[in-house]
Amino acid sequence: MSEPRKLEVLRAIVEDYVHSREPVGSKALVERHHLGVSSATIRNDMALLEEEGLIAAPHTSAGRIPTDKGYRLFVDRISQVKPLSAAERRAIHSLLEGPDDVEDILERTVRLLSQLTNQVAVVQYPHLSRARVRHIEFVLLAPRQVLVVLIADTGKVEQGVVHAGADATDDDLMALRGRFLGSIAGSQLDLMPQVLPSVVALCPPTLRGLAGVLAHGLERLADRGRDERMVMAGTANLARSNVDFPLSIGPVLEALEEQVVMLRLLSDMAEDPRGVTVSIGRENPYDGLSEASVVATGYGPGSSAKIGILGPTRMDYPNTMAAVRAVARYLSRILGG
Amino acid sequence: MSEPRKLEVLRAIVEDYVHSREPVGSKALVERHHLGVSSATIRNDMALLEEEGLIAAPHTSAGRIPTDKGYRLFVDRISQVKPLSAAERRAIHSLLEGPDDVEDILERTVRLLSQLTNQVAVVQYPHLSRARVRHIEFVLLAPRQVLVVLIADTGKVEQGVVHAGADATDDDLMALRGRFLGSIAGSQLDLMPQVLPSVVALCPPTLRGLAGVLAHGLERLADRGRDERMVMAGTANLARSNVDFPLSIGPVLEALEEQVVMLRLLSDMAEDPRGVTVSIGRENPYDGLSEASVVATGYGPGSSAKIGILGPTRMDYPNTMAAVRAVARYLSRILGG
DNA sequence: TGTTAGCACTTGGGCATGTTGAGTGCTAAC
DNA sequence: GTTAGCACTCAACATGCCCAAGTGCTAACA
Repeated sequence: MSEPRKLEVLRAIVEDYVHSREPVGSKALVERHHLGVSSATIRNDMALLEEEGLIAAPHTSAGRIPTDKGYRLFVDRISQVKPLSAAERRAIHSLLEGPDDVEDILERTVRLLSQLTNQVAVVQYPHLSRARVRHIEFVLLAPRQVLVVLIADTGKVEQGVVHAGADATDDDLMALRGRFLGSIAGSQLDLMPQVLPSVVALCPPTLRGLAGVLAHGLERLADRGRDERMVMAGTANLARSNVDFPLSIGPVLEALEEQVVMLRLLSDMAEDPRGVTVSIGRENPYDGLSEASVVATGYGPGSSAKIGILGPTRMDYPNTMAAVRAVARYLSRILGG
Repeated sequence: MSEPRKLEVLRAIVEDYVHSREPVGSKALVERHHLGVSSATIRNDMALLEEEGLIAAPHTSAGRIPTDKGYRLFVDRISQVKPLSAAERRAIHSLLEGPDDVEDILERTVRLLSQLTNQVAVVQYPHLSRARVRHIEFVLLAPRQVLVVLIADTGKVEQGVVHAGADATDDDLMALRGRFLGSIAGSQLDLMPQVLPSVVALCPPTLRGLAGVLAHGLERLADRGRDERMVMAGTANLARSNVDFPLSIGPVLEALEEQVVMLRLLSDMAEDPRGVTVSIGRENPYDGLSEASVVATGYGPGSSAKIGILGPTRMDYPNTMAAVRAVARYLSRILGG
């Protein structure tokens, strides 16, 4: 019994199953792959693999399909990330040309990734913590309602409405804008909680109430940039790849819609030394994704923000991982990683 | 042969079919509804209805299901918009409380509507054409890259990046900001194309190139507010309601993802005097939606922006129409319609 | 010890057949 | 115009059968 061959068999099973969507048997295996042994030997190997929980048989006399654990081993030890085809490489280059604002870039990126992988692609907005304050603006919408706008030097714009306790005037806002801007312009977003209180403290008593409200609004905006938003594309791919298992797509759509869930999921994925991290089936912390896998990686400054795809456990891991990695690298280059 | 009864039969068929998802036969019909006649009579009526193309039989000996035309007649002449239940009314009130910025409100609205109807809800951003310029900001991201921010008095913030032909400085931008703001502050967004060129013309020659670029960027932003964006929620409902027809959900997801398609669809829906407009099955201009219906209505200033839902042709039109109408009205009230 | 051939056994899927029941259309009577 | 009755149709379900694919095991083999 040779260990390398056993792994080779697992590899063959995974590849065939991913390709055909049908349980694969010992005979078909020796035909399609030129392992130099007979089907009986393969059967012995398969029995071993099953004992180890790497593959399973849906019923007595059917072929085997990989288990989550089997995919895991496949991803960790067997597969090697395939290089992208020239056409794919070209697609990445051409589609991400013409730099524009961050939103545009991310939107195009996520579309591209979903097309490359035929899966649902997801990208998290880059963190802003290291960004610096470029500009702020207070706009009076109603006597007690103020729009707070925060512009970072990365070009990101955050906005939100705060409610003043008492009527505010344009002059008040103008004055406060000057005070705030003088103190925080150029400082990092994640330092706001330290800096802002002192600004408020220095305000004349008549303005202090309003200043406090505005400071709180600014803090919220600075914090919002952390990881709260994401873009996705390719949900229609779910319907295509899961023609036979329409049941499972409901929960997946729910997970995607609950952005909080997805963001947690992405954030929680440890960084893998090999470049991309994979979470398979029941490894996912969210129940609805027990038949799905996530392939993700970091990008941008410090690889802090994540980009990845979501698809059925039965997916082409090597290609998918390659695509995710390539797109992430390219994205980092554009945004300045 | 009484005409009113025929309509009554159609109504019964539509209601039963929507409820049970199964073709409905003459016998079941007389049992569930107390039409004062026998099943044979109903059969005659049904034959007539079928001749007129209002209902159809999937095969010889099955019950009938409504055709698109049947639904259309049902919606136009038979159904009356049901009043919402007290619970629903309460949900609307409570969930939309706590006014915040427009984005927040729309996001909560669309979630609410999708929960109320169990369908996919879609809302178009309100037009900005009548909004006025509150503020503009130019931020230098790189020597030739400028972030242009446009803040309207409605609290809407639009941003975009433009590329200067030559290196720009902060001072240049500051100066130009002053010039632009002086001329356009307070003027309507849709007047920008008329106003901006004169500002550019008055600039000193050294700045004119940059001014032109910026003016173009501002125009683009002002125009973008028109109808380009939308929010949606409840895609998971598609999977739930269409358990048996998983085939059709693919194209629908595609349509939803192609926001352009949805926006066209919404924009093209004529305003109905009764408050909500319905587009049924093949009436939809987009092929992928041939088994879906759209129920939409306008909201906000001049009812110019649209809000609505998308679902299978087999849906509960009266309730859905009521929900859409109620939510739209409430939204108009909040945003000031 | 690992590999192989052979064989008995299991089982889901396909197919032909039979049965049932819901539903229709038609006709004749009311 | 309505109704009862009846012959007819046909999808859905059930039953039984066979086949092919696939397995596990054993005994022979290198």
